Amino acid sequence: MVLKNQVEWALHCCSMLAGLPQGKYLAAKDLAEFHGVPKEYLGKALQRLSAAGLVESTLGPAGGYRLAKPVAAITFLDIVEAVEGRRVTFACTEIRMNSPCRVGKRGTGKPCSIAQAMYDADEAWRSHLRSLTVESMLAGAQLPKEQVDATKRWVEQRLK
Amino acid sequence: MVLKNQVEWALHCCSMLAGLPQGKYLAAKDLAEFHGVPKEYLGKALQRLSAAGLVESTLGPAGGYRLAKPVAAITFLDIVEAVEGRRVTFACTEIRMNSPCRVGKRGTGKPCSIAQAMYDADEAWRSHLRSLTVESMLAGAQLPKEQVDATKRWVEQRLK
DNA sequence: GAATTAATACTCGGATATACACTGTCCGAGTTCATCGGG
DNA sequence: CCCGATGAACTCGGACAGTGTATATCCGAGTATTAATTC
Repeated sequence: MVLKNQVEWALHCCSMLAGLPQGKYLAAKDLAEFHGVPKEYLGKALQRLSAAGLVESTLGPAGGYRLAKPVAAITFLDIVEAVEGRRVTFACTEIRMNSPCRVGKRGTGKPCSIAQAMYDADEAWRSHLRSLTVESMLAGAQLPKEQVDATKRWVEQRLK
Repeated sequence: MVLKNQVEWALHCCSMLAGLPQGKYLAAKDLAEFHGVPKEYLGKALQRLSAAGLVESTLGPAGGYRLAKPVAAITFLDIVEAVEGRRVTFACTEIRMNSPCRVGKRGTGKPCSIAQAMYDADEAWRSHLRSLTVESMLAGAQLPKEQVDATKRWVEQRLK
């Protein structure tokens, strides 16, 4: 039960896109190079972000990605769900129904207390992720000024 | 990012073992039959519960499993971690270190703000699971009396 | 009838097989921009 | 100098391979109970 690597990549990419000058795009190739991850596989994650409406892309030589919403409007949960999917972390297979002692043939429609507990825990996890945004992500990052400036220069060379 | 089926099985099995008369054992074979799951694979889950000290077993013809602690002392988290493992749901691969703009060659030792956020969310999930016990599981189960009695009879026939 | 031995039933652990998801790569189609050539 | 044609760079989507995990099964070793045997 571990999230895919793409989730980590997507979060870091959103952090990077948040630092772009207004309206500019950064290519997937550059995002991949900067983070040292395979370009084409990172592309899959970016495509999912795009499908979820968190990021927008442009084709062509000056193409690339940029955030589609203000940084305060994109939550961690948005990004995680876009990449990882929306399936609940607990899959109830209703083994109650296999019991030789069950009374009816059909379920009650309500989840059993075990499934409900797991769903609640899942919701606690999602709720925490929902409370964090890309904005808070930037606020929490405490990098040395030297590195921030170097990154800014690196990005500016590749902006389209 | 979905928990294994064994987690669901293990939770239901603990619920069942909690209803046993004091000191009695119920065989894995019976637990598997009752829940309609493969006996040998369920055995793996029970072995993990046993290794975690949540359940104890006896060999031989009268062998089987029973809870090793009072129902109030076994949490959902205990069971989930016993079966699923203790790995955190977010695996940080430190892609910060791949950046061409990083200042030092070695990490700071502290997780970045993104990893920290994911760890906090993971802890929120675990914290919720930690607050629930087998005792609360039984209290929350609202089965028809008819089924409870039928199950009790079914179990008594197989007790050793 | 009591003690010892053999048989049985069960747990436990290891080895193995299969299905599926994750990871990663490759290629073609379509789109946009830059460049080049003709008027 | 302007306009259209050509080429280049990029995104997007699908197809495919390798790896690891989840799922499931099988078998042998060890142990406790039960049955059988012996005295």
